[in-house]
Amino acid sequence: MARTTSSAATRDRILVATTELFRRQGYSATSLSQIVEASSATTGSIYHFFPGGKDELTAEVLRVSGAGYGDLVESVVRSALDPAVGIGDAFAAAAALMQESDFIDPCPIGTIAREVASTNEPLRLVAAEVMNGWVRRLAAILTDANVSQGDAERLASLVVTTIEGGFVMARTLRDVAPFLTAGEVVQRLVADALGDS
Amino acid sequence: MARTTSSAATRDRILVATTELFRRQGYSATSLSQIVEASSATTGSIYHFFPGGKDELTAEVLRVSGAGYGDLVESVVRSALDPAVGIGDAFAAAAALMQESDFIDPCPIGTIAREVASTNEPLRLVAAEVMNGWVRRLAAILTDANVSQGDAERLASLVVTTIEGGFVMARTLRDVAPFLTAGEVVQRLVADALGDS
DNA sequence: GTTGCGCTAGAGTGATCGTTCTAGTCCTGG
DNA sequence: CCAGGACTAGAACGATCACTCTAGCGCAAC
Repeated sequence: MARTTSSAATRDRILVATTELFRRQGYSATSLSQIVEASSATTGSIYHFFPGGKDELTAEVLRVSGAGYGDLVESVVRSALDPAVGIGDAFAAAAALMQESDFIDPCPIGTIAREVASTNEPLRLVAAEVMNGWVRRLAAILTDANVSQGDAERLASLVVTTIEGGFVMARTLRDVAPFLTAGEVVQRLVADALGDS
Repeated sequence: MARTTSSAATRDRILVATTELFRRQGYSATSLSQIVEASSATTGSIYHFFPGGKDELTAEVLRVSGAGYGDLVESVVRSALDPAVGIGDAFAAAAALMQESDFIDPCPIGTIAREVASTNEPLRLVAAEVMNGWVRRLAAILTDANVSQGDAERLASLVVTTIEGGFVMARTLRDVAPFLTAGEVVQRLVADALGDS
């Protein structure tokens, strides 16, 4: 293997820059020339690492940043006293992140998913796999806390739905209040489910 | 005034076609040439009715379809026995609509809002006004049912957040279950608020 | 019946899109 | 020390982008 170190760094710069651009302006509005500029890479490098072009790069961005955001949420939730408090913490952390970043989208999956869901089936499937992964991981945390399988799945799905809806609202209104309100409600619902067990 | 009838019809065809295209593929991926073709209009007509070009047309689409979707939801909610049931009905109706349309976005505001929120302030403001309008209308229904002003605003905001998040999930997963689950939860929360009054 | 205007028609503008391609450079294994 | 592959560099391609512009159509007022 030749030059693995520097090549991996370039590939990484491309992914990071693309993720950042997607968070600000989504999939269609982001051009390869912007990615080239922001990542200090070249067109050749992009097509070397992602021979499938923009779509392959986008798929990888979805997978990597989806997993990363999942890790972040899971670690916040698991480090709390119980899952209900943890999920509340996750909402609060996301809200803080949004305000600090001047309401840049904390994660690009929802935006891109809605952009491509009806026009690009391979990318839709990647986005769906990412979201299903989030639901699965959250549901596992809840079943670990003795919530029944069915309740855990429904609650986990509700959490993801609420986070995504919260991103739309907060970003559009430039206000985290709706996001925090939704987080408090979800936290209470999870607490109720824990109490029933 | 000359030819008011036919001109209004053309303007309307442009708006309808653009709304439809935005629902499927969002703002950036929709080109004026697609709009020309889908509306059987010409470039000249588009710039005659919307001198500000794509952005002015987009703003009008957001306002018109936002108001239209608001009307639809309000009429469903108001025709139910009580607001809680009505909101549940609205979720069910939206879910049915989504399945019938092969998961085309029922309304383009959320997608476009997230696309442009960080890059096009005038359009972001239009989207924000539309969403605030929805919240206000829903809150008014709840205060009419003797929910306190504060609770009504918080619940209304939660309803909009949940609907938007539900659209993201349902469209991406091609499954209305998460949307319906979220709707049931929201309906129960509203019912609780009504019971407290 | 002609003037005026709302509206349509669509070719043309420069810019930029995603992608391809050829020429390199640089490191590494033998 | 050289052969070869990983990687970079960026010019060039046809297509398409939002938008402009000139020409002309068709109805209404007078």
